[in-house]
Amino acid sequence: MPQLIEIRRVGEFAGQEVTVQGWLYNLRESGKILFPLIRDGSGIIQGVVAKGAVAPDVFERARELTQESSLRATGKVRADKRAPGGHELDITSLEVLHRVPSDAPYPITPKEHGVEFLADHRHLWLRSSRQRAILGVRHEIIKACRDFFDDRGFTLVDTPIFTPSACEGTTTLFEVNYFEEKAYLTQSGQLYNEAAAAAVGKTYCFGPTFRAEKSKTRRHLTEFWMIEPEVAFAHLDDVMVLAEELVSSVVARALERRKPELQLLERNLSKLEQTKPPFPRLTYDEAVKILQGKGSEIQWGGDFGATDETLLSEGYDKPVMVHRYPSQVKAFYMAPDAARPEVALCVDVLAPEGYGEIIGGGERLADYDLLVKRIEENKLPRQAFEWYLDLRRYGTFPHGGFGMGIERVVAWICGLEHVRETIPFPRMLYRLTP
RNA sequence: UCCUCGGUAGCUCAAUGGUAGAGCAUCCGGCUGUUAACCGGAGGGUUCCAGGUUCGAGUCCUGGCCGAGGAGCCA
Repeated sequence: MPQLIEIRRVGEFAGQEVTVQGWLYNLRESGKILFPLIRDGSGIIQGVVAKGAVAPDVFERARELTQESSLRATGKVRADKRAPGGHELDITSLEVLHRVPSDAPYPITPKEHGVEFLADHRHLWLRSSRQRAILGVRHEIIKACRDFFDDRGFTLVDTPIFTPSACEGTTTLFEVNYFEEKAYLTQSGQLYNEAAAAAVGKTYCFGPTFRAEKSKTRRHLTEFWMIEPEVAFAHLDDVMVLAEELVSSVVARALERRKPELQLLERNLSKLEQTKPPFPRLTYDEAVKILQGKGSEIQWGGDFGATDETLLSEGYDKPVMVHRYPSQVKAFYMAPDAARPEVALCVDVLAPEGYGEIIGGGERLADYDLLVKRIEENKLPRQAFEWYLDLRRYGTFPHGGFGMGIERVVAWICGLEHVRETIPFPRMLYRLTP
């Protein structure tokens, strides 16, 4: 058998005989010449099977190919500008590994489909070129995040998925039966990150997080992935610089290495190219004034709604950072601003083009007495937080960090309408399958 | 949970209260350079479910189920 190659590398084998294996993407037929499009996950190539040029059985097998049948094809690679991809394969032999029966054909055709149908067939939908492109960008974004922190001396410290109590108390959690004891699926690695920061200085965790909110919007999943850095001795300004550098670095990497995928997704690249530090910084107070000037109902003390976030970000061509929200709308562990105790040293990063909040974080409350007070004010079970209070009993230290939601970042960078396409198997309100 | 919209062939959709339709997919035929190929033909229906109004309901009414978009909340 000639050399088995990945389709993405066919350009290196022009003039040579090679074997590829994959699935039939589509078959175009014109009389006695067939054009099977073969994909193998790495790329796609148009095959050519001409009657008279191949053995009759090869032609017949090719003619009977059905969409997504698995196959192995051998032939000579030839550069041809008529072919999608620039090269095509003059097939000389063809082995059908599994022919999809024509009375039960592949359900996803090259035509349009509705979102429910596609979601029900997510396991097959992933094979489409668009979904493959998104998977590629997602992979690159995750790799870029890891590289960013690894290159800066951060240590990855994994935080648990099962947790004994709420990290933030307010949000709804998924409850699980943990050997007759109540446990919850984590909604953030944040508190454990703080423990890890005291051990390794700079840490991050990256894993799935769970929110049992009955949110039904294009920005919400019940299971999503979050990357959360935490830095010992960092203050709010350090956190903001880290956030804008991370976001810029990730966007630059996607543009550098995944341009073909972004072009396939018809992403407007010029908008992404603006994403470079420094990002505009607005205090919450300034943001409220801007919003009121644009007709929002927002009052000082309230949190922003989705339309508020869009209104705010539309004034900029790069992400905008809003800092110092009122403490009352933020989590109990946020440090207050010493100059204005009613606001928290926190920051949200809002992506452009209406993609909303992609990062939330800030400086943590390092003072033992105040933290105890906050836990009581929020009616959190004190006992569950004793270990967390230990971090303030034994060498408390200023520190801060943030969480970045991977799916929202992927949606923004890919220019997608909905986060459901950013994760291989989305978990949403009313969708648990496949 | 609330608001709005939707559910008709495998898929995407059309059908003034009066015979259930098209494109794609599948099958058959034609075409040696197709690009979501094209051309001709065939098969394919519990109109989401249960009631109701009517001579007659895919269409109108009531209830339910399922889905989508948004709100609140959040990354």
